[in-house]
Amino acid sequence: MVTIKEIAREANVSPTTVSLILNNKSKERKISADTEQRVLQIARRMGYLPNLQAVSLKKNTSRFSYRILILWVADSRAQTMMRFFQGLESTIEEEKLPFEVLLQSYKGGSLQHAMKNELVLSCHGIIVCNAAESDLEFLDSNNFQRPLVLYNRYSKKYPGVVMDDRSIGTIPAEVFASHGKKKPALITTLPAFNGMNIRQNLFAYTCLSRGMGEPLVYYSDSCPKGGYEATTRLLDEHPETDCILYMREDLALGALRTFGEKNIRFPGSLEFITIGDAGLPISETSYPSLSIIFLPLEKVASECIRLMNHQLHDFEHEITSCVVPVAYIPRESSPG
Amino acid sequence: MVTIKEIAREANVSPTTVSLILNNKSKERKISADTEQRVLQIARRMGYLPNLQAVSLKKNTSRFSYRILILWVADSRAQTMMRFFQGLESTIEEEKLPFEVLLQSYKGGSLQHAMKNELVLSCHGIIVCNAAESDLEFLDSNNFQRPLVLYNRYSKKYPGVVMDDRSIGTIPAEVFASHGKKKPALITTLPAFNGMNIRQNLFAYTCLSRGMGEPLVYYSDSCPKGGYEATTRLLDEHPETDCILYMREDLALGALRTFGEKNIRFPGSLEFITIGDAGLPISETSYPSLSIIFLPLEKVASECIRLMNHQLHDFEHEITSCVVPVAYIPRESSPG
DNA sequence: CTGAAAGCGCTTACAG
DNA sequence: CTGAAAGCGCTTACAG
Repeated sequence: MVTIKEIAREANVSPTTVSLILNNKSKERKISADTEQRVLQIARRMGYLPNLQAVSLKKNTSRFSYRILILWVADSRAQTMMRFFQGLESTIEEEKLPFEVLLQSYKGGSLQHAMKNELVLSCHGIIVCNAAESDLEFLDSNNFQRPLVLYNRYSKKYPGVVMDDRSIGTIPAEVFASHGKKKPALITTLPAFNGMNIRQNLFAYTCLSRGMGEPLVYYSDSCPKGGYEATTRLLDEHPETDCILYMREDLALGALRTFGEKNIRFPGSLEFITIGDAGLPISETSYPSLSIIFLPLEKVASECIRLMNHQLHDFEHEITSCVVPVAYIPRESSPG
Repeated sequence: MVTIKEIAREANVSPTTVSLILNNKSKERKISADTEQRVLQIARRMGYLPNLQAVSLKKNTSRFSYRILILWVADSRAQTMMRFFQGLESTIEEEKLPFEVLLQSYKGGSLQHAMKNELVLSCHGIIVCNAAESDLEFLDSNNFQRPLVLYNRYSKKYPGVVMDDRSIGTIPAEVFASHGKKKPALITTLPAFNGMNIRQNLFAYTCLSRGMGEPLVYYSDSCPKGGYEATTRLLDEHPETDCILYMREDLALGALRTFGEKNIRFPGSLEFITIGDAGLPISETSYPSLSIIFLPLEKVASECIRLMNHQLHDFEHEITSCVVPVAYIPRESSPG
């Protein structure tokens, strides 16, 4: 990498002059047009790029900017991640926090490959999103020199922000029970983290304790097509099913195809609710519109940033997980 | 901000010792456990945070990391932005480019507020996404000290990567014409950038030149609900409409509600195509599935990064816009 | 076990 | 119109 000094030598001027020219101060400092052009050309020819570390060290700027690294799973649902980022950004802006956000995706289960020491040490803090169980083990068994916050995961070692998984499982069962439903089903993907098990177990438990049957469980790929296929299978094999919980919003959207093909209308004898993990705008306008358990991702992001801020400034803090409450939004797929 | 020097003074040791301790080298350098604990405590109490600029300047690391600032409109569709980021990331990884990506959102039309001089100068390069016309004027009338690439916008001053707006407008009209359609309609939002006008004009032009009527144009809000309402209005006022082009994917998804309510089935006499700006997975499984003009956002991102790389290294480059071709993907909403 | 000193690449107040 | 020099906060080879 070429430096100002090298350009100076090449141009037979002092580093001062080069710096001035490169910073557009030729006029104000009355550098001759001749010198200016010569230096500019040489800089161009040599491929000069400023060393921003040195610049900001000297200018004493960016001392007020903490780099926060966000590690997120590469195939996370777009809407989910976007809401999370926007939650981060708006909190940073509202509270005038001196944070800058650096993005790095990782393959689920391969967090350790993404968390190179060099990268970690180049940041003031780290937020890990959607860690798989094996990623959590990696985090638990290593010490990083930086504060770390977990998004939507529990850990004894690191603070984290989680959503209320118990309510997420309980509420739909309560709603179905209050509507007199008896034959519940659950359409889900393979559990990617422990919270999903909690949700699933609490749903089953509440169904039983409210006098409904044990929910049928159908597994699906993580995409709308998976939801479509699983729902078609479910209704072919168990047409008596009268209520369905979808563990992900895209599965429920995919299921609309099944209902269209089978000419199932809403309101009708069947109803369903989905965990609104993505918060997709289409869920409000789909036909039928989707009743969702609303997951407040922006709020979660906001808490992540706040936890990070505490960790950066208050070394006496305790390691606690912050639980964010969820909300039920009834719509046409489960009216009333 | 507290520095190593201040800690050293407070602890009555040298900066060297503090640095060693703070970098976990106490053992290897045989610092006494006593000193170590004392320094650590003082650092904690004083709230020490490393100045990463200074660290990496000294270590001569990160000289190989160019900071690229991505400015994106805060309310961009999530799926769109996410595909763009993933395109960036995968290209950076594949080509082993030494880039790190910094995100900053801005309100459409208020780019100048986001592009603070300090922020701009703290980065090696800038990619501006989804600029409004007024944002483009701002860019054209200012000089930045850094290379700048436009995503999906034309400019004489800056290189950019755009999609083939002419084809985007032409293809749907050609498809409709080849299916013998005669009464076209267009459902769109207010044009946010000039490319939208090109698409719209070419669609109208091609409809006419292929012997169809002039398309009816209905304006809609930028959300599924808007698409639903506009489509309902269109079909109420002009039930003879036999083909519709949607300018955005979410408008078409919202329209599915209209078709459901009006019991319009596909295939049937009506057909529609949507510009697949988001590339939503649900569009493949919706009922009917959506015929889309596929916009290759990953490819666009990849070209943006490549243009940036050229600008950073080759100062003799010309300012050119790179045009990325689009593809038509027929599905159930416009079969054949 | 600990410290003085050099130096990373840059900017800028000061001097001429 | 131009340059010598100090110094931003840190790390590390060297010396003791």
